[in-house]
Amino acid sequence: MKKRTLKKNRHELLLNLLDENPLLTDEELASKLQVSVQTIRLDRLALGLPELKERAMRLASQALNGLNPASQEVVGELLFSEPGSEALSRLVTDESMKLSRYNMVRGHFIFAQANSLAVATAEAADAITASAKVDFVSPVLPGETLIARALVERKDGKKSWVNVRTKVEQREVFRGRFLVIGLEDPESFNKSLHKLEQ
Amino acid sequence: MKKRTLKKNRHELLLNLLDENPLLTDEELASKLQVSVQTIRLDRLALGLPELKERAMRLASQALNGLNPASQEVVGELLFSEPGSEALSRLVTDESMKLSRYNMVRGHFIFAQANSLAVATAEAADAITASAKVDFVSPVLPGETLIARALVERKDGKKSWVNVRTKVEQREVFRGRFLVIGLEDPESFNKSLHKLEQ
DNA sequence: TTCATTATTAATACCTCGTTATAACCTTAT
DNA sequence: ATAAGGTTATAACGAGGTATTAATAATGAA
Repeated sequence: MKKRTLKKNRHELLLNLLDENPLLTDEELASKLQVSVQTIRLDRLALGLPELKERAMRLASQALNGLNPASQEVVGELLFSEPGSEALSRLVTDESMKLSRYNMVRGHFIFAQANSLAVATAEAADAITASAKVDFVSPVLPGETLIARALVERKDGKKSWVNVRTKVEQREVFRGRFLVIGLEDPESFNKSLHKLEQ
Repeated sequence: MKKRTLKKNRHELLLNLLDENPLLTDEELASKLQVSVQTIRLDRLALGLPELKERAMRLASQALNGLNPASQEVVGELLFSEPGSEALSRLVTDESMKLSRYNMVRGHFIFAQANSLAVATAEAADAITASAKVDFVSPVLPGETLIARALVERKDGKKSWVNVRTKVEQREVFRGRFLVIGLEDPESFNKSLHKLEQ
């Protein structure tokens, strides 16, 4: 009775550890779980978990294929855009975006989509968010497709107030109001930023 | 004369190839450039290009430290945490988090750190953000280290209001107020969510 | 209690994609 | 012809595995 449950527990712990950090070696896992490296290998075999190289390669190619929000200018896919007034984007969520213990998409992905869309809508491309008020209205399941619609509500010089509403089918899941500031050209802007350094 | 230019050309080609696809093995590179594997190694050495494993690991951990595969429960590193009252986290920013044309970190990384910290602070672990009001006070340069401090301001049943302030050194860069809702246990929660499907 | 099963650990050979070091070739410019 | 630069071959090694077989310990059922 004991060993069996220990094993099951360890399997869960293993999954959690790799969920948190997929770049751990078997050796590191073994020491964290206080078992031999061989046991970890058997566990990975039982759970169908690939080796470190595989995991690193998968993460890497995911990152390359733009699955990584960090690599995209607009998080999601821009469906329609009329800079200065309105834009639409689609984001297909997946398992990689979910909380570890709950079957729902993490809020910051939804925020990232809305935020980047707001920024893209306000100005041609060169703008940043100064502030935002957001509501996560309803949970989103991995696999659902988010459609975000941004509308520029008001504009005053470099400032734009943009409303974003995100839906899954008919269901509203997110509402946000962003204050977006247009930027000068990149060169002079980057120069002025360097004052912050040192 | 010839060999020199051939070499230079090959170096350029090599850089281009790896730029397009950093996950090519030396063998693949050798066959693409019609030279021996050893030559590729010498070229990588000359150009300071790391080996495949290294390249994969870098891409992978970039992806992780970004907000990609939702891997981390808290975006950044949890420095201190007293669930229910206060927590501190550190996020070292890097080039992968910046806007393409401006030398500054994208807002949603700052948001993600603050949001996940707010969630982690409100309850032991199981909570989500319902709404937030955020201000991006000052731009952040890639490479700067963000220290976010979350304070639970008020609590009423499952609801917690959490204030987060993020600084780089002494400079305040972000302020946010999050309404966080505690969740029931994962199983029953996930079950109730399934109603949303179909 | 005894025997069979399951879980864990160990030992061994082999693999991939590298590494370093050394030696052997080619061209080609002088 | 010969030195120099560029390329290739060969061998020994390392990290982090796979795959297999065997030994040992703990548990469950007869």
